[in-house]
Amino acid sequence: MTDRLDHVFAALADPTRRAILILLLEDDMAVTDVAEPFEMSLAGISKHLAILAGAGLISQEKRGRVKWCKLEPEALRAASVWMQGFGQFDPMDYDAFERFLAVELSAPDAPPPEA
Amino acid sequence: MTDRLDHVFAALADPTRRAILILLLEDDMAVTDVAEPFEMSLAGISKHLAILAGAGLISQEKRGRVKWCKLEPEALRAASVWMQGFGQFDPMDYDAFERFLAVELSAPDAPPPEA
DNA sequence: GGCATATTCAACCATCCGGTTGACCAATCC
DNA sequence: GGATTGGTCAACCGGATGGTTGAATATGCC
Repeated sequence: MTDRLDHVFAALADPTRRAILILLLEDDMAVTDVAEPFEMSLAGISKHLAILAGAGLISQEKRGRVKWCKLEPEALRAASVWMQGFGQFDPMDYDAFERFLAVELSAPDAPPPEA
Repeated sequence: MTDRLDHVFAALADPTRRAILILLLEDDMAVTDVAEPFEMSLAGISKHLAILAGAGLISQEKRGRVKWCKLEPEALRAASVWMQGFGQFDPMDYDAFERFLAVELSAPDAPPPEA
C-alpha cells in the first residue's frame, strides 16, 4: 500500500510524466503519438510510460503493432485521499484547477498536443 | 509552478517523509523528537526535513537551540487540485482517509509516535 | 569556562533516475 | 520475401537520492 503511494507520487514528480497524463486526459493515444510533442527520444518516452504504468496511472494495451495508452485516474484516488487529510482547503476547487491547467499546458515542459 | 509540484510530489514519494508528515499532524516537534521513532541517524532525518521544508510542506523555526518543525498543509493545495482534475471520485472521502491512516500508522516504515 | 545538548556540515558510498544511442523484435504493407 | 513502421531492450552516462559517519557549530546549564 505505501509502495503504491511511493510509485504514484514518484511518477507524478516528473513534469514530462505529468504532461503525458494531461495529454491522455483528452484521449487514448499510441506511444508514438504521445512522444510526438516532446523533444525526447521515443525510448525516453517509452520509459516514462512504463513508469506511469507501473504506478497504475495509465494502462497499456497492444492492438496489432500499436500500443494504446489509457489514463487510469482511479489510481490517484489513494494518493488524493492521503493528501486531503492534511489540508482543510475546499475539497474541489475547479477554478484553481482550470488556472493550473492553463499554466501547465503552456509551460515549456508540457507542450500542447498540436505543438 | 511546475517546479513547486515537482518538489511536493518528490517529497511525498518517500515513505519516511510521509511518516514524518503524519507525526507532525499531531503537533509541532523538535528535530530530535521527529527522529526518535525512526531507525535512522539524526543527520538522515535532518536531510529529510530539509527536503520537506524545501517543498514547503513544513516550516522550521529555531527557538533557542531547538528547531521546531511545523506542518504546512497549504503546500499540498496545488498538488491536490492538480490530482483531483483527473478523477471524478468523491472530493473528500474521510472514511477512506481514516482507513488509510490506520494502515499508514501501523506500517513498518511509519512507526507510531510512541513506538 | 567547561560540559552537555541540538542540529547541521562534509565527505563518502551505493543505488536509482532521466536521458541517449544502436541493436533488436513484431506487425503491416506491397 | 523485403522494406517500413511501432516499440522495447541493453548498455552507457552524468547527476540526483538516501543513507552513513565524524567533525563542527550553536546554544544552554552549572
